[in-house]
This record gives sequence, structure tokens and C-alpha cells, in this order.
Amino acid sequence: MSNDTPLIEFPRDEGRAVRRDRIIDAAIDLFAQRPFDEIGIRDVAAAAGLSAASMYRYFSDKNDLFVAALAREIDRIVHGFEHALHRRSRMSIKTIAQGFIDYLSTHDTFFQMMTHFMGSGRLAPSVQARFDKTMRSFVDALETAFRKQGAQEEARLYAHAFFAALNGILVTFRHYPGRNLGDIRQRMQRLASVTAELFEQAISGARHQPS
Amino acid sequence: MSNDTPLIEFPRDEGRAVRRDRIIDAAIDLFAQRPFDEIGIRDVAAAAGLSAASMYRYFSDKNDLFVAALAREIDRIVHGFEHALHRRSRMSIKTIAQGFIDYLSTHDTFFQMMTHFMGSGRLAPSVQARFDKTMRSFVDALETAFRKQGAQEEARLYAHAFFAALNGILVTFRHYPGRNLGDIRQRMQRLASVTAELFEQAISGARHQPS
DNA sequence: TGTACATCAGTGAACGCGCGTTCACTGATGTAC
DNA sequence: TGTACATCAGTGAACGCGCGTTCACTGATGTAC
Repeated sequence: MSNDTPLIEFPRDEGRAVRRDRIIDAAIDLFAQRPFDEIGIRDVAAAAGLSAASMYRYFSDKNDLFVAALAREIDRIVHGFEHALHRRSRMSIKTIAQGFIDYLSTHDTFFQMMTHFMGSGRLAPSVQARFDKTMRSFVDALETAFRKQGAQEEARLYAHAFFAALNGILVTFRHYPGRNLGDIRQRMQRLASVTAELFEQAISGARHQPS
Repeated sequence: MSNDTPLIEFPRDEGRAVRRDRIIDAAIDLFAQRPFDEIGIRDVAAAAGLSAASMYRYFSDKNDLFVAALAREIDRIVHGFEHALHRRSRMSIKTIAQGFIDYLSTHDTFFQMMTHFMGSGRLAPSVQARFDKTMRSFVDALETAFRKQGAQEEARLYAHAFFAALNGILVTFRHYPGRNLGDIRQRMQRLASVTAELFEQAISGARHQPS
């Protein structure tokens, strides 16, 4: 470690893919900092330490770049979620809800991207498929949890309703005026817990007398 | 009625305010037809039968115009809601939910405007106040309904959670791929009903044994 | 090991377009006398 | 009732800016012989 490696060394023999990945990293970094619709090609380029023109060596257009970033993030989420599922083979409604809110409240721009691209037709089919799969695996996990609570045919419906409720907490309280991020997250978590409890109570209460 | 009035007669002695209102009408008409972020000054002007430059005789800038349209629509909603409250002094959770979904699923662009302006700081204080008041009156109505179901201190919290859940249904299923508007509205209504029932069951179930 | 050549990442500058906004002007309406 | 003047709605054209995208070029790296 005594001899410092030459300053320009990393772009040596790395392939296209590595450099492309680096740009996507920069984009995701940016997305964590500023609202989605305020970020342009030039911003990503600057964050990646390149010129705007260079972006077009790796992506066909702006949409292509942004979708690539979304896809990357989706994969990350799926990975994390599956990991969590492996650890504790079945998660409670509350646990899933907490994780959902936790991730999306700290990755606000990802949430913006989701709602932006959702059904805008701007997603490449392969990415759309991954996106749908992600949503579905979430709803699946919720459905499983609801069944465990005693719901039967209606389990899927409840899962959708609960999924929507969580999304609603995020959109409704995201921009709460005059609160800092910590307070907002706490409030969201509180509401998610309450909603989870109400769902659980109603479902198990309908099957057998409340314990 | 036999003598047809001259073709150019209406802009005779009407005041500024009337003409201004007419522009707002045109804007709201447009908002009902196309996504919010695809509508520009030139579009509104064309819809109002005027040139783009004329818009600046009545509004200081684009934001001013759009906010005026939002404010108008908010007033309409408040009016309708208060009317409904007068008819049946207290509404059930389900009724409120149905009305909420019904209105916002058929006025998609208004919903877009809401989420766009919410906390963007682009609202004039007076409009912001009206907006907040509208939301609050909704949550108030929900809170009252929850109290009637047996909830007590938690009533406000439940009202917020339910309000968020309704918003979530709207954002989550708004762009459902390959479905027509009618199907989507029906699905939203279904989910709203289910959510309302779950909330009601949980709350009344927690107080006394289920009937 | 050296030389000629091809490849290709990277770039500054410019293009094109949309769109909010402003300018300078016209013509109709209302008012003063 | 008529005339001179002020007001002001309305406008076509142009401005300015942001931003996605393209162009023509440079220089470094890798390859062929």
C-alpha cells in the first residue's frame, strides 16, 4: 500500500458492462438525493464524471438509462425480500408492512419512479415483467400471511387491499408539511402497524371469537 | 327568439371575472381529458378560444392559472360533500369511501393535481388552506363514523389510516394495464368496500362481541 | 520490439424542439366634452 | 349627436431557456504483421 497506484488506472481493461454499471450506480445515487423529475441526463453524467454525450454510448436514450436504474433497484429489492423470506420462512403481515414502508420511505425517488413508470408504457417488456413479478411476490407474501390468519378465498382480495393501503400511506404522508424525514417515517410506520392490526383483527375475528 | 342575436354578443358587458371564469372552465374541461403534465398554456388557451398571450391578461403565470382551476374544483367538492352530509346527517364509512372513490376515479386529473401540488409549496396560502380544510373535513367525517362504530381515542388515527388506504387504492389501480375505465372503477369500489368492512369489523369487534 | 492501422470511449459544441413568457401592435368599447 | 381620447382585451411573433440528442473530432488502446 506504500506505492500509490496511478491516478488513472481503473478504466483500464474493464469491459463496457462495468462502465455501464458505474453510470447506473451514479444515477441511483442521484435518485436518492433529488426528486425524480428534476434529474436530467446532464446530471447523471456529471455524477458519473462523464459528459452528457457519453451517456449515449451506453444507453439508447434517457428512458433506457432510467429504466435500467429502476430495473437494478427492483432486483435489489427482490433479492432482499427473498433473503428475508428465507430467514423466517413466513412473515407476519406487520413485518412485511414494516419492511415495505421502511424501504420505500427511505427511497422516495424509487417510489416516484414506480408511480411514474407504472402503466406509462415506457417500460421495456422485460423490465415490466420484473416489475410485475416484484409486486406479485409482495402480494403473494401478504396473501400467505392472511391465509395463516384464517382468511380463505378472500385472502387475495385482502392482500390487494392491504397492499394498496400501504401505498396510500406512502403517497399521503410523504410530503407532510413541516415535518422532518424521521418524524414522517415514524408516522408512516405507526399507520402501517395500525392498519395491519385492523386487518388481522377483522380477519381472525370473523373466523373465531377474539382471543 | 325569432331574431337571432348577433354572433359576437356575449363578451359585451361581462366583467373581467366572468371571462376569467370561462378560462378556468376550459382548463377544468381539459383536465378531465388529458394527463395533467401534458397540458400547457397553449392548450388551455385553445380550449378557451383565445391566444396563449391572452392568458397573461388574467393570470400572472401558469401556476396561477392551474392553481385557480384546482381551487375551483376543491370548492365544488366541498360543496357536494357538505350537501351530502346535510341530507343524511351522518354517513357510514362505506358511503364516504364510495363517494371518495367515485369522484376521484372519474376525475383522475384532479387526483393528479392533488398529488402534484401537495406539499410542493406551489400553492398560494389561501388555496393551501382550502385544500387542507377539504382533506380535514373528509377525515373528520371518517372520524365521526369510526366513533359511531365504537372507536374512541384511536378514532382519529383510524380515520387517517383509512383515508390513506383509499388514496392507495386510487394510485395503485389507476393505471391497471389493459382494463377499461369501468372495470377499474368497479375494482376500486370493491376494494374500498372490503377495506371499509375490515375496518368496521375490527373496530366494532374489539369493543363488543361480533353480532 | 516496432510500425501502421482499426476501434472506440469520451467530448465540446451545436441542433432542435417544446414551452412559458414578453413585446409591440390593432381594434373595439367606453368616456369626456 | 358627434368628436377626440383613453382604456384595455386580444394577438402574432418572437424571445429565452432547459434539455434530450447528435455531430464531428481527439486521443488512447488493442491488434496485425
